Amino acid sequence: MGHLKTMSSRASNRKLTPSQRNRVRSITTPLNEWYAVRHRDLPWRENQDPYRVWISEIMLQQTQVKTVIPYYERFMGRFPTVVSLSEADEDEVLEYWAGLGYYSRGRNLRVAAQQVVRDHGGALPNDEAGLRSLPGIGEYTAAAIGSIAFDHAVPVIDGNVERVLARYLTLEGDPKKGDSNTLLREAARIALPNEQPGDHNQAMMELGATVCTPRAPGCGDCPIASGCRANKLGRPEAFPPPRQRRKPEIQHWLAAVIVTPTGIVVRRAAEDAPFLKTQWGVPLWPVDDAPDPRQAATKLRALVRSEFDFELGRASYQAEIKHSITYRSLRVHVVTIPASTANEQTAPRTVQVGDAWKLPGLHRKIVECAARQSTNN
DNA sequence: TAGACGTGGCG
DNA sequence: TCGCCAAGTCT
Repeated sequence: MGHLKTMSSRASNRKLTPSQRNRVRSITTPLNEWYAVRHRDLPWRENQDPYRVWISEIMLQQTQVKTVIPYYERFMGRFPTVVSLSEADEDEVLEYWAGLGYYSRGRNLRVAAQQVVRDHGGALPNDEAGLRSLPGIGEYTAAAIGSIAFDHAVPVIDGNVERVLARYLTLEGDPKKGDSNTLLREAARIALPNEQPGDHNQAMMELGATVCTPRAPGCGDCPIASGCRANKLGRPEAFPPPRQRRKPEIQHWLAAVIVTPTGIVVRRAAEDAPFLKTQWGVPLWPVDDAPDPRQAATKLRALVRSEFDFELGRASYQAEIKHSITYRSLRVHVVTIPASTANEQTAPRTVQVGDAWKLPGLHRKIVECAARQSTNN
């Protein structure tokens, strides 16, 4: 009956053992006492207003707290209510999102606000199905809003929670899949108290973000280190296992900073552009290899002439900028070129250097690079 | 469902 | 400098 034993021991990996369950239960009290004292004062923690919680959770997707804070303050200043966001132009919402990345988050936020006004009387739905029906809200964000804003006793599982529990239980597999995922979910549910579930969920994430970090975790400062198996093994960094990543591809691009009397020319990227689709920015063209400065200037001049109706001045090479977008390692060769519009009817949209913050990070870097160079000249 | 999506912090 | 990874969602 060897195969039966194998089957049963494999099946048992899908449930926490009684002793594991006890260890997980012992997380709750010390963790929440730690959080009460050590939590960071963050702008979205001033109150439980569902709109504020929602905006913060969307911004925090794949984005660190330190990065989010200034964007959050600026965004809330301009769009303080669901209605104000629902009435905004997409371009303006994206201006306030520019630099944060993952721009579908900003587009979805506006559409969702319109849905909330139209279908829910302007108040975020306070049930999971209602929240998940909104674009941009998936399993994690619905649970985060539900627990933090509405006191629903549902656990959240984000990258932090995955790491904390994978270490605590020394889960060997990918926490997003298979048995490790099943065990993780059971553990997260068991650790969750019925009182103040939002604080508990934030405590789990806060611990992951500030103590149980991916590299160099601070086990000496961890309130649950005594029950943590990875700490006992002395190699907490080994959990969870590293993820498989697509190999970076180096790509060379030419960027045109076309300087007209009214500002720098920007245009909308095509819907089928390889990245930053439909986003405003300076014209970009792919090139096969790294050009030398003279080639870059000459080629760029020809490209600008082929697509715009300008009187062009002398093209001058500025610098190479490095910028990564997902798996693409971009090498962007920045060329400036003075221009005057030959035909007022076709006057393009322009931006001032001071407004470069309204552009995606890549284009902001390009404009600021050109401005810096020309100041030096 | 695995891959795409932006950017910055940090060791 | 460079590579890993982040309070995920969508298709």
